[in-house]
Amino acid sequence: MNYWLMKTEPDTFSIDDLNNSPKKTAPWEGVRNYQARNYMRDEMKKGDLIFIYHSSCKEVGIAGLASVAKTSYPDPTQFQKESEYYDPKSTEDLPRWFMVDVKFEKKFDRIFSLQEMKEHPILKEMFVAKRSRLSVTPVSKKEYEIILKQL
DNA sequence: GCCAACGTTGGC
DNA sequence: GCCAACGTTGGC
Repeated sequence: MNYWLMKTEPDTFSIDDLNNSPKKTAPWEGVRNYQARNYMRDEMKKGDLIFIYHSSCKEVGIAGLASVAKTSYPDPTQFQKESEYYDPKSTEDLPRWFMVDVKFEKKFDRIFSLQEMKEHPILKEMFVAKRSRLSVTPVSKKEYEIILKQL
């Protein structure tokens, strides 16, 4: 099993929104970055655990845990002209963007902040701390366990 | 709202 | 296929 971290802006879609979704599950639509897409399309397996990270907000950091409910399939919003995620260069025959379905697992009692990550000797090496612009990043088992222990 | 970092585009 | 210009992300 693999571990991941996915970013979301809580004003748009928060860990609470995921919890309140039908069957506590939601499609992770709108990722338009190739590296992030590749992780979702090629490497995410059903049951993989995902840290849900809140960005561009008051309390930046990891807010909860989710899991992969459904492995990758084409993101339908790329074909919808009215969607902000519409991509005119993508076709149904050759979809460019893929996504997974994500299921709520738990909300943490507190936010594990980006600052805490940066101050930790091991966690400061995490993708999210260093490569701040990638919205889907792999997390090692060790990193996962360190974070859980501190919550 | 600023601005650094960095991913993408497109001309050559 | 290089790289400058441009656009977006995201912490602060």
